[in-house]
Amino acid sequence: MGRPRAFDEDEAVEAAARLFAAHGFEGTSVDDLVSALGVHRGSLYKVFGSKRGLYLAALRRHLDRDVLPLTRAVAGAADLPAALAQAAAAYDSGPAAGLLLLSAAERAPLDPDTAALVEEGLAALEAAFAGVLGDGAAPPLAEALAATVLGVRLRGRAAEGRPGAAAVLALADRLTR
Amino acid sequence: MGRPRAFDEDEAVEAAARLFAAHGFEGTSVDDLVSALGVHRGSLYKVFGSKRGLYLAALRRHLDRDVLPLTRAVAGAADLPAALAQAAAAYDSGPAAGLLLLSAAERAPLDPDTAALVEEGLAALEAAFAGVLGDGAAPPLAEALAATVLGVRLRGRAAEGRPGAAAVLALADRLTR
DNA sequence: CCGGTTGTTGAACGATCGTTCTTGACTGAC
DNA sequence: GTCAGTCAAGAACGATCGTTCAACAACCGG
Repeated sequence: MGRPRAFDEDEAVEAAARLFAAHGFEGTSVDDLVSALGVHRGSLYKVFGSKRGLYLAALRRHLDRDVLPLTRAVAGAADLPAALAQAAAAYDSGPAAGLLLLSAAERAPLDPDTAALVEEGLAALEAAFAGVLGDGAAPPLAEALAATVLGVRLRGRAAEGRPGAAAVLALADRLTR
Repeated sequence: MGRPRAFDEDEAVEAAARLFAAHGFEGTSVDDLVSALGVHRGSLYKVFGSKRGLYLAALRRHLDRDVLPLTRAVAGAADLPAALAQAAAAYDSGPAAGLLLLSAAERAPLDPDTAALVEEGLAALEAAFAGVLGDGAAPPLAEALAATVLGVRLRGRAAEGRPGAAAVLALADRLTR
């Protein structure tokens, strides 16, 4: 019963994720969200409760649609170079891990709920590398490889258009020797 | 001539850098800055022109006092493991590269002046690793190593208190084999 | 001691912030 | 056809945003 919803919730969250990834949590106003999403303010607050609630929903979606699939691709790789190549391939196409990066740097230190989601994404990426490395490798090495993938992506964010795949592949090449 | 300044400009910039590193550019208000710096609004605008001007001064100082010394320590290392150990040592003490990280993620994509400063810091770190690697190594490898250092630091920001040195040292160990 | 210059002070500006409220439109069940 | 329940729409809230201005205070060379 009741009046049916006039907007697609998933589309709205996706658009919100794009805005948050581009301008950060503090840098994105509710007015910006209302304009870009085409959803009325009242409806946003009805569904998500607050700007922060929408942000957490956007980050959740980013993890499910962008980050976790990447970790599955890494985990499914035959060996370490292939795993790094998988991570590199996700770079120069798509949102990669933009919102995850910005969330880790901007919001995670201040918001426990954001920190938990960020932790989930980062832990999944590290676990994927740990699986590829095998049981014999030290866990911190998987940590370092995940950090490399994120760091290269961060570099690409700062210097627009910079390709990051080459760096990751160079490390892969070096590790095979 | 004229009335002498009642505050230490360098101290003020340092305090501003701490605030910006903790809450980001958008997350730090001018009121926050006025309270923490103990400098009146009018004086801030007289000296720095705008909130953005103060932010750029803070980032400039962060590069000179925190980031570039780190790159010199890396560049002065005898071999690659020693260089990574130098970078790791800078982690669990001091501001490391907190403001640089947040600037790269939050402001650099939107502000060319910020992007130039971030680029300077990242390029210096990469150059330091390239120097340690020697002329024979591929430049992208130095890029990957710098990215690892930054990525580990980002991880430590998201999960408070997480030690990052172990991961970097594990990579150093792996690269020597 | 007196202009000229620079820094400090407190108040105030219009704009925008996140959030809430009221009124009306649309639905399925009775 | 009516009623309870959900959503849309627009206006408006107090608070805070970054920025500016006019008046006062402290220093300099003459």
